[in-house]
Amino acid sequence: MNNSIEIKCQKQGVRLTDQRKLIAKVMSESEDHPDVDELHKRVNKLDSKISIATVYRTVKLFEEAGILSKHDFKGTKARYEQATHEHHDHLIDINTGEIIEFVNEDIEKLQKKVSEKLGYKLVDHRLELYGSKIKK
Amino acid sequence: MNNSIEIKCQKQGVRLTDQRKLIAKVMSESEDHPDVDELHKRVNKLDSKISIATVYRTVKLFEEAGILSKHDFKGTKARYEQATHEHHDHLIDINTGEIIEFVNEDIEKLQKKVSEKLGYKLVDHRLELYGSKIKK
DNA sequence: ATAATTGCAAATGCTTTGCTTGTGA
DNA sequence: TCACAAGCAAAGCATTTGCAATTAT
Repeated sequence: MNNSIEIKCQKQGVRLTDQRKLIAKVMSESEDHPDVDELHKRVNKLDSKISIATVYRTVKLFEEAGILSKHDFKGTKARYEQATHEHHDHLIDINTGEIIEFVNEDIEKLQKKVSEKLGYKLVDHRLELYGSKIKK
Repeated sequence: MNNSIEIKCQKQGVRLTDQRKLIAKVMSESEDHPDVDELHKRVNKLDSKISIATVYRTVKLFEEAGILSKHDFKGTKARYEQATHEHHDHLIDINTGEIIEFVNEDIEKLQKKVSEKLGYKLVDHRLELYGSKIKK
């Protein structure tokens, strides 16, 4: 769990620079889904010279290497999370912006079924629920 | 079906300018999901003086009035469609970009169920399937 | 050694906006 | 009439890129 990102980089022949190591570290330790700006801020606390351009480049590189996942939720900037966990979808709290991950096998199966019925092989999907907390 | 957009505008007190009428007309007659640039091109064939700024403003206005729906599919610009039909989701052909609409009540129900289980009232959702055509 | 990576600033692509002129109800 | 809308060009925002300097292997 800890800094598996560095290990993945080595496996994929991704050159490990100081900047990439820091970005990997910060993302490994992040429990949330930071956007590039936020990630840049966190990384800057460890090394104030890292440029936002490098963060953009690295995040893209990591995404292409299957190390990070990018999400474009409605009305927000692109957010990133570690791609280690098993597949899941997201519920976004429309009031706080909080993001909750969930898995639902029934929905997954139905998506596949719908695709096939339409004559398609399901390659990817995006499912986002937007909701507001029910007060008790 | 024909130009219901104009009627909706009147009902909502949206002032009907020539430009808006044309944009309404073009969207009414569109079977696909054009982006702003494409819409601007189509509208320009009818009136070459309409600016892209007006198209952007109108499309936003219509969206807020519930007349058009905006979609930000992965890797593309924002696309619009008439919001008249009943709710539906989309399957995007990853090879051709073609967009197929579908409805699946079971998935809808499960989404609601998932939200509630997490303590949320489902307000909105986004479901997109990305697939490639199965050749026979 | 040397091909890849960084930082910077400039460029990009889509979208919005300020301002002046034009116009629908 | 007159508040609202259009056209234009400039600004905004997130992201990408060219280039010279730096660095990992």
